[in-house]
Amino acid sequence: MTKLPPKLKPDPAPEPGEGRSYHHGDLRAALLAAAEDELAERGVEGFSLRQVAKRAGVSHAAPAHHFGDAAGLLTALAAEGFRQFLAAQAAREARAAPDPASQLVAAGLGYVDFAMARPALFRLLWQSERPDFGNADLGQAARAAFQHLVDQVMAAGGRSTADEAAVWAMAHGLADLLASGRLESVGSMTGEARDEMVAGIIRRVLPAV
Amino acid sequence: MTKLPPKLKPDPAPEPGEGRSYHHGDLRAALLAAAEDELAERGVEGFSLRQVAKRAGVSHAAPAHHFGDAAGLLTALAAEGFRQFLAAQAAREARAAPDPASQLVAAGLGYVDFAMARPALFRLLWQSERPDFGNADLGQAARAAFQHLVDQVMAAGGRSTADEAAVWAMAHGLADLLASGRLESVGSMTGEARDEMVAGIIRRVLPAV
DNA sequence: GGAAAATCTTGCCAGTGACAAGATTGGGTT
DNA sequence: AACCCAATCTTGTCACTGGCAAGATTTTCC
Repeated sequence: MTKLPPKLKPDPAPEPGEGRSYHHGDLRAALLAAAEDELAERGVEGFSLRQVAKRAGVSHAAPAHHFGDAAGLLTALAAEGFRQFLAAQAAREARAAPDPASQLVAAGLGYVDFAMARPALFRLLWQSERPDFGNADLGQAARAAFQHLVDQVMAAGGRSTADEAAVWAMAHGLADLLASGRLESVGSMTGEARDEMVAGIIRRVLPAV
Repeated sequence: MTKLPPKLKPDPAPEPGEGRSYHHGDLRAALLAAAEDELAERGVEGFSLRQVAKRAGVSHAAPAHHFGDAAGLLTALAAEGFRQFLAAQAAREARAAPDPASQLVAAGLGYVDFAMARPALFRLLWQSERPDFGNADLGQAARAAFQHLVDQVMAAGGRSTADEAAVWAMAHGLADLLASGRLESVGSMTGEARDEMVAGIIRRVLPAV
């Protein structure tokens, strides 16, 4: 399993009433990090803007200046998340054989990697309606992220809409079931074994070249 | 596309302060129906218990007696939803050829049918953490629903965990991407064309017998 | 007919998101 | 160096939400 960037920021140590001055310095990044932690602990549906502010050690209204409202924060977090989602695919590809089929399987493995390593963020990206997907930055990051997999299908000899849909749906279905912990027969595997299982399943739907 | 049971109840006409007496008569069912409507209009994340009560024409505390709390209502709704989800698969199977492969494809089509016909409910079943999946009734209904597809895989000649996972992930991935409106190339198709596309994709991962 | 249980309402409290107004700070201008 | 202004953050408030408690109304059961 590829090592993924663990956090947006390496925990700036909140320390409630500590030596921090009136101005935070980098509150925007601190809030994004706190938001992801909150997401991991309470889930998307238990997400609370005030709780994020408390975790970052600022007042409940502080986030508004940087993100407008809760949707704004989640939109920014989701955009960053999609970029890291894409990076997870790229990380797998870098370590895979250069032929198109191997690259496609690697992208799929990265897709699943991300879902299992950061399930809360994955759920924000794919299962939430709170981020504003009409936002330009988020929309671009999202399209780039899943378009990449589709592009790989064509590079690997795909010719039809069905080829694209099959590979994407397979990777996404595996990732989604694994992130939500329902596909126990695969989710309980570790390391190489799981990689082989996932790769083998993805290879089933590779376009015949 | 198979016709699905449209509602839990055929809209009992809320009528706020109407001729209804102190006791409602069948408030439990009315609340479940109102909850699904709310879900469809506001999404799982915008779901409000008080809004459901208002829609059903009762006070904000009335649901508590029947469902305990919001999670209780969503748990009951999800259990009912899984049963109808299973029914959607059965409906497709009833109209398909009797050979195991055709039955398996039909189950997958039913899986997708449900996701597209009632996306809000589908999201409650698969993308929400608010229902109590530890609840006995819900757990049983959920297991029965997706175990059915897995059973079909074995009946169609599947032999391994990989066979099961592949078919389930494919059906689920298609359903999830279609329910959330991201797989536009397939989602924009109608009737027969979409059925053929979905069936063709599912057939790709059928276990080789 | 009367007590007990079930059903529904009103009232309340803590937590939440959004907004407004004020306090504090840093940067830029002269 | 003095000053102003914009950015940043805080406090206070309002409407809404979920959950609990207490009371009102109706049905059921003996």
